[in-house]
Amino acid sequence: MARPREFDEDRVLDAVMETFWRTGFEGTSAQALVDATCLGRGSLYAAYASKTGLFEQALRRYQRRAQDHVDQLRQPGSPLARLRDLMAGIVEADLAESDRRGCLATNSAIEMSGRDPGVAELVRDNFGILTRGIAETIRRGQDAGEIRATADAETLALFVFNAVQGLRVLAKTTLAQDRAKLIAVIDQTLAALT
Amino acid sequence: MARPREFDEDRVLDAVMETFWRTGFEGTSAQALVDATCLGRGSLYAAYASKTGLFEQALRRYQRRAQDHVDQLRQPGSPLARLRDLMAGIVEADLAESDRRGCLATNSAIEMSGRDPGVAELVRDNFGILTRGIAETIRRGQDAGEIRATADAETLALFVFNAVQGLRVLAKTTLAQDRAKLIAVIDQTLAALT
DNA sequence: CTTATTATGGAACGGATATTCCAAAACCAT
DNA sequence: ATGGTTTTGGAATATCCGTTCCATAATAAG
Repeated sequence: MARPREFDEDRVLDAVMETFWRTGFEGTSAQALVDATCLGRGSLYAAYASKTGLFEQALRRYQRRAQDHVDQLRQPGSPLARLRDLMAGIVEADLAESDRRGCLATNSAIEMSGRDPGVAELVRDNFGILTRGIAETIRRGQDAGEIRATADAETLALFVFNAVQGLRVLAKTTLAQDRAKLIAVIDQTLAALT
Repeated sequence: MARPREFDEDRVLDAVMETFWRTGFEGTSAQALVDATCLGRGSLYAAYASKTGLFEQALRRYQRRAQDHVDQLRQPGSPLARLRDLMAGIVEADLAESDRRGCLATNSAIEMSGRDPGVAELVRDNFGILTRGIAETIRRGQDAGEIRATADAETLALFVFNAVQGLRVLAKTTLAQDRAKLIAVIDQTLAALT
């Protein structure tokens, strides 16, 4: 090791992640990544090999967001209320963004996972993190008698996670004024757990 | 009108639709469209003005698929069974495709609707067609006493449609061997209607 | 048949694409 | 300080992008 990196790897990957998040993989050019990171092309390619490598690293970094959601679920209070806060927060955030970037994992599932197995696996990991977090919360709710035990927590968790992914899609085309319709979907989903 | 088109417009738009469906908007090149349609570049651009115009026409043509789903829902039999057949058929088809192309409207919602209002509206139209069909089916189920009337049909329809969109996302990364997990999501979704 | 109009398909366009290369600079270990 | 090694950033490369252009062919109307 004869010379250390001058750039902050976290800062660079954050910039890369933001760019892919906003404009997708195919919609993002190498030039856009250079502009976003303020690095030279050479540095970028020496460190990450290719646009695909850059994308996978950025997606890996995105897992942190899934973990943040799990942490949010673990906060004190009723499990059902935690699930509601999570889902409502996601809808709120998705509708607030002017560019409707949504969720990078969802976007990657749609755009990339059919053609890049590596991306598909990263997306599966990401989905797994949140789904396991939801299952844990549901188990808590079942223990407290707040959520029915007529189905196991894993099954119910995938049902809830599936609804979250649906909301991510619907939020892309739902007008902010129709926010209430998405909230109603959340209500129906959570009511199905009791 | 001094010379008629030599090509079959439906056949050309089908080829264009297939191509965008498989590889997305950004992932599809003008060359790929030329190859798929067997038309010259000039003819293609004279008829459809631009890649965006081509995409919008293809997406318009895709509405027919949504209508097919509605027709499927209208076939005789129990409303709940019709909903199950529709959802199970979608999961089956999505998992069977080796390239995991999924649903063109869903894909377009994710990739395009944030940046192209015209596409967003077409996607909204597409979503509306199926959601209204589902609402109609749910109303039938409510009349037959098969589906609860504690929420209006439109609310329940959006809840079901939301689950369908979730399945479309999950199917992108779900291994064929885990098909049962998606079927369980369908079960939970339909059970919530009773 | 002639004329006006349109379709056709491929060549041509400028600019963008992902990636590679390289000389110069910066650092660490000796 | 010196030698060895790595980073750096920008120039260079060949290819591909979406789009336009145009000579030719084909038709419809007169």
